[in-house]
Amino acid sequence: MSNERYNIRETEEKWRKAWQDNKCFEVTEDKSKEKYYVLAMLPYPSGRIHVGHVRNYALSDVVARYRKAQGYNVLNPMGWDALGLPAENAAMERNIAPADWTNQNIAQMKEQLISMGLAIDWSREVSTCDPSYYKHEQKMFLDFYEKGLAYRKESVVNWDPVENTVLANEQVVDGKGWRSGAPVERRKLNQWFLKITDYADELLEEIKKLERWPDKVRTMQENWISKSQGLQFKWDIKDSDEKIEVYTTRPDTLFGASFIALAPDHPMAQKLAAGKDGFDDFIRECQAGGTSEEALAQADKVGFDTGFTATHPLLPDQEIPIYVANFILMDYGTGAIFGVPAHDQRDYDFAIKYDLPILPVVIPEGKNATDISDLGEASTDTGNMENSDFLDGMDNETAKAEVIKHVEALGTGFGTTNYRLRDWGVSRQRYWGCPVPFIHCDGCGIVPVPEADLPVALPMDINYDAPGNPLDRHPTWKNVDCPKCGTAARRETDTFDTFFESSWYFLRYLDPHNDKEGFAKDKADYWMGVDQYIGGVEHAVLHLLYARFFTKALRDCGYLEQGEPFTGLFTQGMVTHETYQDEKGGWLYPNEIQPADGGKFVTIDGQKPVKIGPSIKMSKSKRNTVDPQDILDTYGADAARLFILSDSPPERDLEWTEGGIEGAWRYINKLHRLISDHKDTLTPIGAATPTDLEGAEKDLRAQAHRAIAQVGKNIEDFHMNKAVATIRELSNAIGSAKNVRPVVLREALEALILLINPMTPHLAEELWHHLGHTKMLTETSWPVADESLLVADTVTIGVQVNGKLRATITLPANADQAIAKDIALSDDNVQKAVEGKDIRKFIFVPGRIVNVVVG
RNA sequence: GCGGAUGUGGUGAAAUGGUAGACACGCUAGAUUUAGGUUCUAGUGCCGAGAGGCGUGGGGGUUCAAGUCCCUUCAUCCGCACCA
Repeated sequence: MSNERYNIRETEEKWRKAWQDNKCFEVTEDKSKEKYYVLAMLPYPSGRIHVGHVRNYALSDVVARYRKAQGYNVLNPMGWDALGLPAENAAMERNIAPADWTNQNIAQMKEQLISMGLAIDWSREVSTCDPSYYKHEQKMFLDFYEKGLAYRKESVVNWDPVENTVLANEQVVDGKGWRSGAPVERRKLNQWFLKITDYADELLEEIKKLERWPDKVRTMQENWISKSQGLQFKWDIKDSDEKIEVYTTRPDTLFGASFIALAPDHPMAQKLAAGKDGFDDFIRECQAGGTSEEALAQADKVGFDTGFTATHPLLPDQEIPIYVANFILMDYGTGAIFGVPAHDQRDYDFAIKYDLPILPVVIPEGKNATDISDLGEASTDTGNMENSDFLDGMDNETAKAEVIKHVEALGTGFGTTNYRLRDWGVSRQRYWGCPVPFIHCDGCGIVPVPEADLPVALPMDINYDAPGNPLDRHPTWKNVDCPKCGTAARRETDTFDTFFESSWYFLRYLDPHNDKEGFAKDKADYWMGVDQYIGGVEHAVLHLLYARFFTKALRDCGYLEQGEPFTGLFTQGMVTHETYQDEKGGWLYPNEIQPADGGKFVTIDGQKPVKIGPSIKMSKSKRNTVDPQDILDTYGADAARLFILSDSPPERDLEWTEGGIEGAWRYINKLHRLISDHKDTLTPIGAATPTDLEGAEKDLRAQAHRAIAQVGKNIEDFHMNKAVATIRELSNAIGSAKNVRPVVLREALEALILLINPMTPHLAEELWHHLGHTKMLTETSWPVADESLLVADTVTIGVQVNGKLRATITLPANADQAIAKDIALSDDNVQKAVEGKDIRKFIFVPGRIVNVVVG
């Protein structure tokens, strides 16, 4: 047994240097090779990497190294999502400039990422806070403006009172700011918008074709866009010249309408009800109450009767009352509906409360109108029309089309499509963001900054003495002459939502040093789309939807051909850890506790009892975090990577345990010993393995080739935990192999090293070197399994009697049913089970099972 | 409420309808070395002395055969949520 120790730190350092010195991962466009673009979601430079980063980048690195070994031209870049609010908070708390804070963090985190040994082309590093980066997105925004995809309008916005800025709809969660958690207020402001709704249909259609995306994410985006088809039309108000426009997806139920309802903030509500008794109180009531979506959904349906009535468009004699109702949303459809109590639960509740008629018009097969009336709730089933004039007898789908046809003929409405998706509001009243490249001139209005004047760079001399946007109160930055008329004008002081930067960074990686344009078209056409994108599922609708839209918008502005940025997407699970609390319920860090007698834990400081809680997502507030740097320093990058890849399937949550990382560390050392034990006795490189192997030699060689076939498949399926298990099986087999000649051992050991290389690249390079190779693994091809070795000549299968396992037998691989029957029935245990009974059926599935059915 | 996912040993997990628990963590016993960690060997789903029986959240079904397919039910997690 060798005593040679594996010096992890030195060895890992050595190989990282070798990769860097040889520029192993720097790539250029090479049309002779098939390209493969691996992309990990770029980190926000918060200060230090966390375990989630390690998981993300370990996964992308396995893919990158595997694809490179397979001969692809692999691009695996990295950058920094460097603009955003935390830098400003740090500036306020610690009196440090946002730029300085950010750049320090980047330097530190880059060092940490490098220490993970990632196969990254660092020459393409991008930082989004660099004016040389955001210069190009200012140009893109001007192009969008030119094309009508960017516009400015006054609108009611979601205002986060803590962050003092506007939030997009996607950034409001349960009525609260997604970061601050503060209840969102409604304010009217002039805002910049991007016309993502122009792409609603394409975004919806094309997500269906993204087969290498998780279904979950596709469903979430579909629901977010949420397309519906219906009829938009006007109702006349009796004794008034005004009309009310409504939207419905159920035009078939028009003859069942028994009221009209307006959203409380509908302009017509004011017109019809202003000054009426109790109206102001009613509106106030609507605005009060819970703000969360759930609270709203469960709130009672209440309404205010305006006293006006509307004339049924298809029944001139019929009039129905007009209410203002709390459950109508102003920002969906037209902010007004006609209520059909028999076929909509909300309308039903409302009708019960205000004693309005409930008239069934759609009668499901096998039922009659009375059944529906007696239901006690709304019926949403399909069926045939009744009580509906000329529609009677039609099925309700046909009736939908008929009603639309009729209304269109009357000229009071039209069939239309509606989306839940709203335009993307991109204005933020913050300093540390990309300035919106526009100028406000009293004479000329909104004027784009001329391209030659880009970038509009952020001023560095700012202060945080007062609340609000430092750009707004900067003494000079704002003041600029109008590019059109030359008179004094003011810069736009809003900056972009930081999702703007992350919507195109994957394109900047393709041409990061291009000063003239964001990226050259031919480079984008070569590399796009991203073959494998990897990141957290929390971006399912925000970033991933914006980036898809942005790419399409750029395509339509002529920037590139590709309209979908990410061909393949993998979303990883979270990293969790146990939680620890002291006697008083205070949270403790994992490194503040130690084991004590009886399997209990106590605090290191004071030996007080510790309560162990469930493993939940790592968070600073619960203190259940581990610093990956400690892990990297103690166990090395390979052990950290190996553990994180081997423990759980990557899409599932990963429970971080001390024991787990130690196990990985021991395995690294074990592999090193395994090679050390053999390296001096092996045959030279390249010696051909004899083909007439028998027994243990044959078995070992077969296992190595099965592992080759298996691991590649596992990696492609993102089953990294299974890939590691297969590798460990192979190393166990090599470790316990007896009577195997060096030439056979070498082949197995080399396979082992090649297979584990994507997971533990430092160790693999070292071991490869130990075996005498001088060419690095970064330049070595992925092994190819010999198909002829994958088939064994004997198989061991189970023998069941009436479905219960009674024995296992070994058969020649090509055994037929007769032979199998012979061998199976001669087994003692099988005989015992079969004895004295008739064999009714004998089932033999070659290579799988024997089942003897007796009775 | 709607949509989706998950449920298997003490733990993380494997299993094209065909020997359930691969590979690990942990644990038990022994050996070696050591101050200890380490390393090696054997064992380890549950019940049972054993033969054997029982086992994939619960209940039902299809099948020669079900963790896997179908129906039903429960639990947990995630997303969306008065979208007309």
